[in-house]
Amino acid sequence: MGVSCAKMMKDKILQQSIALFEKNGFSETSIQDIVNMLGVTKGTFYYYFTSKEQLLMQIHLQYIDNILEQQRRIIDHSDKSWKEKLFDVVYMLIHQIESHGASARIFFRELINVKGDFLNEILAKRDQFRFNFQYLIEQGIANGEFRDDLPADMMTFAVLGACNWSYMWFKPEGPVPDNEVACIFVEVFLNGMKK
Amino acid sequence: MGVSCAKMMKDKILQQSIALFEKNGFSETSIQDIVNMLGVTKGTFYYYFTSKEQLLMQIHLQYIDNILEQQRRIIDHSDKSWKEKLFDVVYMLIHQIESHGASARIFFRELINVKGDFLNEILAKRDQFRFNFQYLIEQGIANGEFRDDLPADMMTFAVLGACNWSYMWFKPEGPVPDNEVACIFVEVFLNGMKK
Amino acid sequence: MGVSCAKMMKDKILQQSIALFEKNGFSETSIQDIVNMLGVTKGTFYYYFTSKEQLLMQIHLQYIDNILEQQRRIIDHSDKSWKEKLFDVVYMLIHQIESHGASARIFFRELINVKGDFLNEILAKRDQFRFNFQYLIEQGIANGEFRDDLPADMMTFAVLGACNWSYMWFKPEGPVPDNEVACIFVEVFLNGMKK
Amino acid sequence: MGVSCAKMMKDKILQQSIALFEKNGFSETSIQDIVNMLGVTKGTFYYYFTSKEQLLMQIHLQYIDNILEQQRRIIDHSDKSWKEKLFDVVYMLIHQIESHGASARIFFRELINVKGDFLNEILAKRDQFRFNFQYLIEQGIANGEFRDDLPADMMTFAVLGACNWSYMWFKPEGPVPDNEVACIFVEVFLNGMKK
DNA sequence: AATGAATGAGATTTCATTCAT
DNA sequence: TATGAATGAAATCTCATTCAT
Repeated sequence: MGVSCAKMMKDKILQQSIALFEKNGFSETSIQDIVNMLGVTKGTFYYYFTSKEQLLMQIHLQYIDNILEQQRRIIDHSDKSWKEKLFDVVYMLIHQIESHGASARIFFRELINVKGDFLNEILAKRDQFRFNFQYLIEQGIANGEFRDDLPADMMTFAVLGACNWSYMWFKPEGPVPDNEVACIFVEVFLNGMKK
Repeated sequence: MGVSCAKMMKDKILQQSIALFEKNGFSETSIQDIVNMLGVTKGTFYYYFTSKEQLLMQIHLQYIDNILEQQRRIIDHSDKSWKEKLFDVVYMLIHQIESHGASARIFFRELINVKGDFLNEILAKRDQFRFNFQYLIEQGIANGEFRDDLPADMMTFAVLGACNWSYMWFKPEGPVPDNEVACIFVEVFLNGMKK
Repeated sequence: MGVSCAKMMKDKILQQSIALFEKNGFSETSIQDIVNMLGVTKGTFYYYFTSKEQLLMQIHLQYIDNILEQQRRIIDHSDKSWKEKLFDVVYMLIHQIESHGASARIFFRELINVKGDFLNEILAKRDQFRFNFQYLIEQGIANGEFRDDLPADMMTFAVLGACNWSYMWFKPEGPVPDNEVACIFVEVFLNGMKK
Repeated sequence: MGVSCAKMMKDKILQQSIALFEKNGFSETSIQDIVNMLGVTKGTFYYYFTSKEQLLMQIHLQYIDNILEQQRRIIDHSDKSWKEKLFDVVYMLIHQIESHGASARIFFRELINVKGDFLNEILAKRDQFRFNFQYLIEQGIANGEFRDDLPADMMTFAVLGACNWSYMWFKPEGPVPDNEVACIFVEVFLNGMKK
């Protein structure tokens, strides 16, 4: 068995937890539910995780760290315009929901169940993501690509809100693929819906 | 005592529940927590509500029925343009979050805890709200007020997402009041952020 | 059923717990064990007590408060000599073991399971009991009834140790009754075993 | 590695267990706690000990066998008076608490956690120790060194109780060293506290 | 209209122990 | 000689709910 086996079980628990948390909610999912699905015992769960909360924390961290890193790479890209970077971030967010929908829905829904220091860490990173987004828009304004008569923080809330909310309705098997959604959204954000 | 007293107690329970559900989450709030705050006993709770779920359902229903009704009135208004109606709905949504923030946050966060037939009823009404919104946009397109080169459902998701998401950040005591947020949002959605 | 019934159940739980804690030890006794004996459910236990620890605490407090109070009365008695008071306290301690043996054995054995603030409160009272005892001996010394060439604290430890230790062997159904034990002990401690 | 290393590990486990059992109590100490402190795994524990109970048993046995052996040597000493032997046993008991305090406190506190045949073996030896002590006193009585108007068993309980109880308060770093405590105790036991 | 007592099912977590390697 | 993975039983505690009064 060895190392790969250890990683395998821990990972299986993580995946199963994500699936169940998404389907039934964090609070409604018991450790028993999780281990039953895997045919192991509760002891096994606690061999790999110190608590149910820590597991949730890990899911949150994985998600936010991932999109933060991608966002950083996009913003730091030297050859692109700020409009192009806006598109890249929007697409990245929606693509994340298409490729990691279950984690996404946990990330957007189950924040309330993260407590204490864990919560502060997550909140700080979520804020960081928003600040980076706002920085992108501010740069576009300074650059003359975006309008300068609207507050950057409100524009940020509008765009981010539209993207994040898609965790509620976007389905990979739906009629419109992620990149098309991103195109339409960015078209609306940049040029508006008015004829 | 009589009828008015009964209504008062039922209402006090409802208000207290909303406050606690918002603060700690539905699953994390026990009936004991609620009645403790009011200085009554659990029996009293069950005299007025048949279950914890039914109470949550009531909160959801109250919220969705309210905004559905307001939406209907706005759309049915004969003298306004579709752009004006768009603004009115956006403003109504954000104003609802400013005036009923706790209920709003429960409405947007705790859908997962609504089960069975209750869930279907709520989902149907949420869909109805979205369809009405999409109808508004489709009318604006037909009317020539909105672009006809983008799918109405996607535009709906974008605008609704931005509005709904504000439950996550909008604070009545914040620097930007609800009507101003609505103005900025509508400006972005109608005319875009591009210079 | 009313008030008397409430008191009855709480008291039944307390008595049953004392019996089981004595027999099997605090840590080895589960809430399940306790309620099984009474034919009720765990919920009932937690209706009356907030935790297993709090219950243990209550047993400790009851014991120490009781003997502290009796000690106070004996020491404050105006018409008796310090030698007589010494006897009275010794007898009181042994009599307590004879009449409340189970509580006594929990009190002397299970201190390790009292934690946090509870522990500090209990320790303070146990110290108080010892200090009062030492005061009694110091008064007897000052008064010329006891020797002044031995430290009062060590004499206190000796007498108290002999008394307390009897929780290990004294049995009400044994051959020597509590008052006789007290007489012999005091005779040894006052006049010694030397011929 | 080899044999000496094995002995070392077994001994390290024993010492660490004694330290933790004393500090937190037997039931409150887990095997995990013990092996964590040593940086090894639970398997290692079970290589050297068959169960947690057996380990406790070993601690008890070691203690009682040790004092039984010393007691035997003292009593069998031909050139000393019974009064001197009384002192030697008292001193030995208190010295044991000063030099092996942790084991002593486990020995006096955790008897309840010894079960079955183990318990019978320990109880038999504890009784043996008391009988030997009583024999010492009876010899002193027969010899005319001790009073013959008090029952030997009760005198035994008094003296042993005072000595054993010192596990509760004696500290090696305290103001009175073990031999001085023994002197004072024996002085009280022999000549009494009366002026 | 409201209470207080009780239930029963289930939640999280702990832990001594086993065993293949 | 020691490890790492896993078990399974049990422990403490929670909580929505019921019901006689």
